Amino acid sequence: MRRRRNARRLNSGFRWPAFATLYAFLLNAEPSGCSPEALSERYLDRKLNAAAEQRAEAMIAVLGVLKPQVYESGLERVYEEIDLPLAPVLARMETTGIRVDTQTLAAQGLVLSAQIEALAAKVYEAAGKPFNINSPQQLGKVLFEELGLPSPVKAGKGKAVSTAADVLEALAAAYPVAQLVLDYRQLTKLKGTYVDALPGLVNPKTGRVHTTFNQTGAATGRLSSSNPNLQNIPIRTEAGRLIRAAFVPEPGWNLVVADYSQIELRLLADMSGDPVLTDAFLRHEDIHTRTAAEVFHVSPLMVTPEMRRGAKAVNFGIVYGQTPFGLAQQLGIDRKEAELYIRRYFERYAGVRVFIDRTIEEVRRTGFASTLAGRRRPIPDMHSRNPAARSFAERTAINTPLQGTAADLMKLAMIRIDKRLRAERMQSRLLLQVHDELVLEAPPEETAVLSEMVKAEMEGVCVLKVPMVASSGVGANWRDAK
DNA sequence: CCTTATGACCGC
DNA sequence: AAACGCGGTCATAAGG
Repeated sequence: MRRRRNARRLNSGFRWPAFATLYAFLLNAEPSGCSPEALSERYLDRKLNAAAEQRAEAMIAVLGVLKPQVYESGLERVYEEIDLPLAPVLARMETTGIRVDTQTLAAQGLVLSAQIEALAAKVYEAAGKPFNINSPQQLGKVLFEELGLPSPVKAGKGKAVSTAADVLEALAAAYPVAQLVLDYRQLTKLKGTYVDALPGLVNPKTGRVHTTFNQTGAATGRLSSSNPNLQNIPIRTEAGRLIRAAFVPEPGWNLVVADYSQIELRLLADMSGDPVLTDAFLRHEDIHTRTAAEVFHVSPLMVTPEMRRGAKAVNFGIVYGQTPFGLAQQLGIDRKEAELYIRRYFERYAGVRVFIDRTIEEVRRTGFASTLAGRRRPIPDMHSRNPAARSFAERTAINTPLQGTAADLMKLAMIRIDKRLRAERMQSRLLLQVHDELVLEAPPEETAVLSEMVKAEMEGVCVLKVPMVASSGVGANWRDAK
């Protein structure tokens, strides 16, 4: 169900994905299957009409079906200790909102407009005529038919030739127009999605932007954020970071940010019990450097930036269920080389290999991937006769316990932090959650103690075989709070 | 006119 | 057979 919220109305304390939805999501973490409409059809075998009282009545009936299942599955503690108490925390965060400096955005908009115009003019010059650069269809024609750039290998099958970033990046060195298009796309994305859109979402009563956090929006148990999505504010490029600088605290206050370090790889160490990975985290080593040293058989001191980059891609890839093809594409190396990296990784981290095999076997047997807390996501395609679908299911089976457990731990930390803020009568407030990061605002006299408290609560959220590590920072805006 | 699909790109 | 997990938003293009 998608309901556009009125951007001018403050989010109310009542959260629509209410009790039946939370129960359904615990048992079956499928975002599309947890709407009142889907629940009514599945558990009551009847369609839902628009009448509010009928919807409520139906959800009460669904509750009667699901509650015993939650108890039988041993999930009542997850419900009572995580999902239910999180709901009011999220409601408070939405109601509080975050302040956005629209003056800064307006100034950036003018600069961006000029840069975009200049880039477009150069693209038209290269093309010999103006056209709509935003239309992949028109752009593909211009680049690959009229200008005769070499089509990517995967072209064919009737569809339009892809003008995706990886394709254009491969052409950029030889054909400057490709780089121009990439730059044009980056800047128009920033302007359209953030610089132009955000000021319109500022609530005039509060002067702040109020997102909606969806508690049942991601199949792994992560939160999602919409209208606006404040979980994808740019950070990776300099132009993008200017937008992050427009997120500011209450005047005279500070922004406090805290983020987990390598939480998914730490969970991998804990779940697999791999001795080398565990050792690296117990010694507080740089995990990518350690992996490079293991994979390339050199001392950590001899690891070059290039080797570390490769090891970092392998570490990320493991969490995503990587293939040699994907790693090769990511690093710009050939598949044989990528296969070698992966083989060496599993030679050194043999416990991770065992964990992956054991996890796939268990998910195949039970049909569900589970988090440490017990949240279950159905993975039906483990037995599919379609090899692509089956491979996809197996990658999901590996990733879900890691990503989902990280989400559970962050939720628990948020509940505890919110509880302490209120118990200790602090003025500081939680504002945003970005999966492994929290953003808060604090008056000057509370800033230092809040920063330490948040870091401590995040690190102490549970005791695993390896330490949980979080870092916190303070700043006058989101970009500079590090 | 509104809705939906697609391709692209932003984040973790 | 596709090729690395999870999301949301924007612009275009096509359908009802």
